[in-house]
Amino acid sequence: MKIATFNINGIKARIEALPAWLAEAAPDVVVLQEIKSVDEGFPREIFEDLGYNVETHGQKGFNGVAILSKLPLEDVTRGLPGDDTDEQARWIEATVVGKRALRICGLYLPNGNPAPGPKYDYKLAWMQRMQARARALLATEEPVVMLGDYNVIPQAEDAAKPEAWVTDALFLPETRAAFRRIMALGFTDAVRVRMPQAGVYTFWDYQAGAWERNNGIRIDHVLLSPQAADLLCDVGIDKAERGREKPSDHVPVWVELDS
DNA sequence: ATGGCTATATGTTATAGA
Repeated sequence: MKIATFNINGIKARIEALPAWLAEAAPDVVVLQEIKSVDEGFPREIFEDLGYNVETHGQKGFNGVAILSKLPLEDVTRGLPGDDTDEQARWIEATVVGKRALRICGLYLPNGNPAPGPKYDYKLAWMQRMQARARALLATEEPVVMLGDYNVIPQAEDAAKPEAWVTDALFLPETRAAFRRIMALGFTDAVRVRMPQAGVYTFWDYQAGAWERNNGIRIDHVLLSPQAADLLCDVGIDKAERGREKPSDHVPVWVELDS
């Protein structure tokens, strides 16, 4: 089963590029971030016509996540537990049953800039809630895949110019420590284990010729629970998408699981 | 690069992203 994550930076803006990538890459499941749309505004028919079941968790203007799946999506839940006052649409879960039942978590972790400040406080609090949710999911001992835009540069080799990020919410020591705490629960960073070399990126800014200069960062991650890591066959980053017509600033990242 | 671009809605300007 091929499972992908793609921060599309606006469904309206990616109405041509996303179906084109789906037809070519043919993921069985894809989690989307930054759909920037309310549920009623999401063009679900386009994806249903391509053979996908569609579940969205949107909001007006920004954020918003979704899951598309060729297999039925079961037990869908929306929102990250732990704060009933949180109105930002950044988390969606569903179970997909192939050879095995997989719990899929699609996430859009807060950016957190500027740091310090209330947005950074929100990011760290969100990561703490995510850690609690991750721990609960691990306790099920079922295969769990948590994938999406983490807005975390885990290590210096995950940035072309790490020195440019030292005061940024994506790379601050406190951010990376919070990410390590989640990893330390027992997750595997699928891209890290299969593509351990430096210079593997998933995002290139629209500004300052970042793509042309390969000034990228790796912030879109696929974390696997131990039971999911045992199923890992392959990983990939569809880097060519960044060079196409009207691209997102992120590219798709995928794993192939024997599931 | 102290924000150089892109996207959306709040819409000829502001907010957010990373």
